[in-house]
Amino acid sequence: MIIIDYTDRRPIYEQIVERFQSLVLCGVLEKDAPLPSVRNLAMELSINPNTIQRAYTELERRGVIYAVKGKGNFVADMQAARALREKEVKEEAGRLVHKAKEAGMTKEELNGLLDSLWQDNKTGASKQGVGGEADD
Amino acid sequence: MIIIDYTDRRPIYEQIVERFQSLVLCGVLEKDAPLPSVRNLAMELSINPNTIQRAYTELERRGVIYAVKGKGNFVADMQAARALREKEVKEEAGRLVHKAKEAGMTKEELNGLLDSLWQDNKTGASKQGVGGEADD
DNA sequence: CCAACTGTACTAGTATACTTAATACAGTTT
DNA sequence: AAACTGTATTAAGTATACTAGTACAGTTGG
Repeated sequence: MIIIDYTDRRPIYEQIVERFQSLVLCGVLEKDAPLPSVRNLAMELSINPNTIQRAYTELERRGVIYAVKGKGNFVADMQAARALREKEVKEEAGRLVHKAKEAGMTKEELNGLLDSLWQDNKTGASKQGVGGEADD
Repeated sequence: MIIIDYTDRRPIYEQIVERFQSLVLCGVLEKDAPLPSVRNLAMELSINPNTIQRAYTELERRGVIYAVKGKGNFVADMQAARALREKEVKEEAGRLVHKAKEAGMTKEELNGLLDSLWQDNKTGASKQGVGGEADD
């Protein structure tokens, strides 16, 4: 369910946050579904429980999950996660437009690019992974 | 010409790289124009020359500038920088489409968002008249 | 030639963020 | 009470960004 990409420059806890947020948005994890316990997931991923805890704390801060002491962490209402994603989309879109202009692209070219990407990229697909494995 | 944002989480050298790349793309810095010397810019920004050197090395790797030992660093052909930007745009657009779908947005909503951002976000990169798109 | 400028390379130290580790405490369930 | 759950704290290891100092190499102009 959760895969850590060690070639990713982003910290582990951030990858976990992103991944769970995606799983909630895709509907894989439904409302009130329990997340793996901090210690369990840490063992499964062979990382420290503190790192998981940090990710869960951030997810709770974002409203994607809620925690109940003694019971576990559970998926919150999807709307919170969806709203966050929409905010992220707006921020990223701003940067994208800026860069596209610097690259000398026209509005039509950008629209065309987005259009073709919209076809390729299937929403619920497991293509979420950053893809590409690298070894060292 | 160069401003460091210490509230930015990205490292200084990366900001410098991004800034110079933008200046080249915007046409502010023309081909073969000299960049500030490593020591000069370091003094001006009150940071270490090594940090500037690191930024310049990265810019050279990207093909945005070229270095001549004993003389200085100079702006390379804009095409290289522009091609790189276009590649970046494609990568970012891919991530954007994915997130937009997760946020439950439709293709039309994303197009509309990009469209409105295109108006707001002015960039001096319009060297040759790409203009002509219909706006009202 | 030589001083003063340029880029380049290298080592060492510091600061911060990420991660691990161990421990302790609090609440739930059986 | 035992075995789970979340939560908090402190310490230590590691990687990266940055600073600092030094040294070397090439260019330029007096």
